[in-house]
Parts: sequence; C-alpha cells; structure tokens
Amino acid sequence: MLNKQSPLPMYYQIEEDIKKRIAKQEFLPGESIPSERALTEMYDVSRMTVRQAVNNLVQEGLLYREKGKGTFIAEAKMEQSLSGLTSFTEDMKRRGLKPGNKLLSFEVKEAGSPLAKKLGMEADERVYEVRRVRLADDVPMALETTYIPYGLMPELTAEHIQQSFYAYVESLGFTIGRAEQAIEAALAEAYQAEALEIPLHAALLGIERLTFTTDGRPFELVQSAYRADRYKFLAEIHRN
Amino acid sequence: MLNKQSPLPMYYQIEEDIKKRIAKQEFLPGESIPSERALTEMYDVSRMTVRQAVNNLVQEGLLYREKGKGTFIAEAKMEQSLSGLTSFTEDMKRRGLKPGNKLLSFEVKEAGSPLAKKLGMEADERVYEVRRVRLADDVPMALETTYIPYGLMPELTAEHIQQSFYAYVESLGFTIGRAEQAIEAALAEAYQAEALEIPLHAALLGIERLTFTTDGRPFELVQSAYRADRYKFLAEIHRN
DNA sequence: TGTGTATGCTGGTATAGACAACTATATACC
DNA sequence: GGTATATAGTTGTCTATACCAGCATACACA
Repeated sequence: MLNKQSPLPMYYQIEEDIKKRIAKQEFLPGESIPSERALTEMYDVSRMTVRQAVNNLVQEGLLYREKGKGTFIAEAKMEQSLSGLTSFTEDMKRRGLKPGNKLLSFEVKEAGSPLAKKLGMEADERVYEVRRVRLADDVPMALETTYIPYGLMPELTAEHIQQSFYAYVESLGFTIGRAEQAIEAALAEAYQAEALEIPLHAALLGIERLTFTTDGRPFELVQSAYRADRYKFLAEIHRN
Repeated sequence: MLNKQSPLPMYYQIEEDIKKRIAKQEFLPGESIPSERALTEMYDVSRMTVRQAVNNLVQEGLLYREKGKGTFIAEAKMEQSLSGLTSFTEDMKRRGLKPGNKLLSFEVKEAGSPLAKKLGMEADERVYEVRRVRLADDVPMALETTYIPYGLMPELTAEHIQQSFYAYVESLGFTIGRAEQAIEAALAEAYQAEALEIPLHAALLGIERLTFTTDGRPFELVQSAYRADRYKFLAEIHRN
C-alpha cells in the first residue's frame, strides 16, 4: 500500500490514497471513513501520522470530524477547489476555456509613490510594467497591468511573463504565499471599451491583487478589468 | 506561564501567548521566534505540543517556517484578517462604519427549481425570503435577498434575522463551515437604483453567497447588490 | 415503560524520544 | 585565500503510548 522507502512522507502518501478512494467513490459523501485506529492498522503507521494526513484533508475541506462519532466525507464542492491562488491561465483552463495573451507593452519605469508603497519599495526604485489583454477562446476577457519590483528579479523578460510567471518566480527560490485582493465594479472608460471590444460604460469587474512570498515580501501587483458579461469571480471562504 | 489545570488545551494557550507577544512587539516581523526546543523548555511541554501551536499560527499566516533555519514572524497584514466568513454587520464594523438595516419583506414561499437546486432541496419545498436594504452610516450600501430552507429552522422570525442570524444558526446546533461566493459586476436596474438612491445604470457589485454547515448542508443563499461607488470586496487567498 | 449505567467505540490532547534533512558556522587543510 | 569537513542547531517526519471527553448502544433495574 504505502512505500516506506519513498522520499514522499508517509502522511502525504496517506492523504493521496484517501483522496483517490474518495474520487473512486469508495467512500461516499456523508459516510464515515475508517477510524483513526483502523487506519493506523491499514497503513501500518502510528496514529499521529494518520492524524497528520487526516488533519490536512480536513483543512482542505474534503473531510470533517465529529468528536465521539467519526470522520466523514464532505459533500462534493460545486467546482474543483475554488480557493487557492491561481494564474489567469489556470483559472481559464479550469473553466474549460482556452487562455490567450496579447502583450501591449513591457517596460521598466520608476515606481512612483502609491505603487512603491504597496510594493514595499522606495518611490525612485524601478518596476516592470506589463500591460496585456487576456483572451479566453480568443475573445478579449480582461485588460491587465502587472507591476513587479525590478530589484527582485533583474533578469525578467517578456517571455518569462508570457509563459509561466509563477513558475519562474519559484525557480528563483521564492515561495509564493498569499495574496490580498480587492474587487470592485466600474464602468468601462473609452480605452478599456476599445481594448475589450465592449460598449462605452459597460460594466467591468476590477480586481487588484497584491501577491506575497511566504516571508511577507510583495512581489507583484496586478490590476485587471474583466468584462462583466463574461466573467464571474468565484471564491471559497471558511469560518474561523 | 501556562495553566495546566485549565480546560483550555495547552497548545491553545501557547498560541495565545505567542500572539500576544507579537502584538506587544516582543517579537518583530522578520525575526525568528525561539526554536521549538527552546519553546518546549519555556512552556514545559513536549515538542509535539509546541508544534501544534506553531502549526496553527503558520496556518493563520502569522508565522512562517524555514527548514534548518527557524520560524519567523510574517509581516503585518494590511487589514485585520481579510479572510474568514463574516456577516454584513461584522464587515461594516471592521471598516469603521455603523451598520444598519431596513427590512423590506419577510415571507415564506415555494422555492422553485433553480433556488431548490442550489439549496439542495425539492422545488415544492418552502423557503424564507428576506429582502433588506443594508445601511452603512445610515446611507444605503446594498440591496440584499436571503433565502433559507424553511424545513431547517421552522421557528425562524424576522427578529432572529435582524439581530444575529449566524448566532441563531449556531444556537440550533449547526456549525457554520464554508461558503462559496460568486462576484460579478452589473448595471443598476430601476428598482435597484431607487432602493440604493443611485442613478440608473450606475455600477453595482453583485455578490451571491451559498453558505454551508460543516457537514456540507447549504443553509442560506444570499444575493446582494452593493453600490460600486462605496464598496470594495476584500479577500485574502493562499497558495496551495 | 422508562431510566440510569456500564461499556466500548470515536476523536482530542499530550508525552518522550528518535532519526532525517537542511543550514550556518567554525575549523583544518592545501 | 580558498575549499573541504566536521559540528551544532534548526525544522520535518515518525513511533509507541497514555489518558480525556463525547457519543451510541446494550443491559440491568425500578
């Protein structure tokens, strides 16, 4: 069942196995999974190891515990994990659309005061400014401007951005942690209407995202304007 | 330091103590906290207990770990915890505004097909429908319609809703778990413009929230239209 | 008929110890 | 001066065990 020699920790292998069995409908929503002590015997590990695996799945929302009764499968979610920090590309693929890109500009300029404050840098330091139209099934979906501190990654090229920026960031040894998002509604101005091929004053969904590494340094600020007629923002939140 | 007789678990007391010391700036952002073995001695508990406390704080985003180096304080967040499932009332208080309420209607009616599907019930079952204008500092902020399955809480009154609905739900023995939110932009229609005292075709932020108990049963569907000129939706998301 | 109560299950908390993997620093050597 | 190498400190993983608290059931007793 488990590979004790594997470099993958055993609690992780157990997680994957339980996920697989839920996916195979071996366990059904509302039913309980075997007790922790039973899993201890099944996987031949200690109970603490089982608990580490189960805790992670509870954290993800796949399982829930009830003291004195057992651990149960949660109802299936409406979509494959709404939560989590994803790129436009991942987001569109998940929705079954073909993601596309049209680069409008790629420049390095002085940050200026408001931007510098958000990105935790000095106003006279430089940032990359990348402006793009984002496409879904070849139709304009959003107008997006990304700001990245130049000092953090002086080797960055338009290609890195166009391919997988997050993968590039992680290849530099940063670990992507969390993001703060502000979402608001607005009316399309002339330049937005033109780029997105929509009427003037059509509804837009504006999303501003500030993304941080795990040690709390901001590394990108993204300002997007999505066509309201084609895009809904989906999120999942948990009670503390 | 810790009270070993307390009904509060020791890992929880340790969490609170570390939080307090961060708040007091005894530990500063970017600095490391004492090593797990040091904390083991300080609190006179086992290392696993310390790890349980620290793990929870890492989960909350207050700390982050680096293998082989230590555990560090994360940078302060821009606001007091953006994440988490909160009511309109809590949300407004957090923003420093005085929350208010104007009840438009409180009815029980047949769910009908689309609603029933979302709430996991039959189309001929009944739901509460509560329509309200939400105020902030006495100014209309949002138009809100809430649907609640009648069968789940047949004793519900307008007062429960007006005071603290979530507290009432939990007093019935349900545990509030997670919510799925869809956020979109729209233009104000006539009835919305009137209720919110804004021009026709002004921008609106539409939020639809489906809230579940921990065992996966949906118990409320809320459809809100917020004035875009006065409201931004803030969220925090984490990388998986 | 009902009502305790004992029992055996569940998850929750906590201990003490072990070794692995990773990081930084000091030391010895060339 | 530069480069291995040892070493000590860190978090990561895992074991084996113990007792507590909540829950359901069966059974004895009134």
